[in-house]
Amino acid sequence: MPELPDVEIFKQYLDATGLHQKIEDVCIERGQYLQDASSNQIQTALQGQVLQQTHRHGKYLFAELDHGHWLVLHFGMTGGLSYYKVDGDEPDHTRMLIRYQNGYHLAYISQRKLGEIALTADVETFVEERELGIDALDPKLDQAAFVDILADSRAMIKSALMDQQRIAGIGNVYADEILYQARVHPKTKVNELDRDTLSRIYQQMKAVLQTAIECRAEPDQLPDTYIIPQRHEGGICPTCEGEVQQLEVSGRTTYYCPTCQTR
DNA sequence: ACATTGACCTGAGAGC
DNA sequence: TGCTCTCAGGTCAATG
Repeated sequence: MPELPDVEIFKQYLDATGLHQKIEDVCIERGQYLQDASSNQIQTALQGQVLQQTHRHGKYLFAELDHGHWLVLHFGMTGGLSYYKVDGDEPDHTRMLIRYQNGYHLAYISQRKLGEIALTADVETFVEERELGIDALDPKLDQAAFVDILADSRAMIKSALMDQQRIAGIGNVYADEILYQARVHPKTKVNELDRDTLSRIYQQMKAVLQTAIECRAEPDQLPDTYIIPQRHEGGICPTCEGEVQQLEVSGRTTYYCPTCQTR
């Protein structure tokens, strides 16, 4: 679930709930999603602090602490945040629990532990270290920059869109939607795309991600011209009403319409 | 440079 | 009800 639009919603959620109040203590389950940081380090870094502001880059969410360092959250394939009051109401698969002085709690949930909790002194440095590309919704990513990033790639367009080192934020589901809206077959090689088609993909990338955020990243709120709600056996293409097909692109299940999305 | 595969880790849902 | 199997929207490393 957590691709760019989902993480943007988590950011908005955190902005509306867990900022500007003192953290009393933090409880972290051990696990390798901690990567290089230890749970003690994170506990120490958070205790007594106030989350000041948030930032999102691709699928990563950052929250700035008083001392200027940032808490980094990534949600892997499953996960989210939950802010609640009553002790003991923590959701299943809570891996980190922040307890605020006002009695509320913020839970970081990651069922499969494929997410990541980390600390960084600086967002830019973190982004560089991870070699993340520009955020898909960054205004600086205009059409020329987009074409430039994809230029001379021989990869399949879907793989290229999902490559976080080129552009950060697009995952399996939204890559399918973008290509569906742009009417491009997911296996088309990037260097076989003409300028018009690339332009269409660019426009749809921006439009799909914006729209998904406006719909709060909830599949059932998406426009009925979208293929996302149809990604299942027997799904129907909203355009031609043919049956949606499944294939595999770089190991990921891909849904597309063979009639509307030709090479 | 790119595709493919498997590993990471866990649990929901399907099928029996 | 309970067991087993398959699958999942992410990322990384090894291999061809």
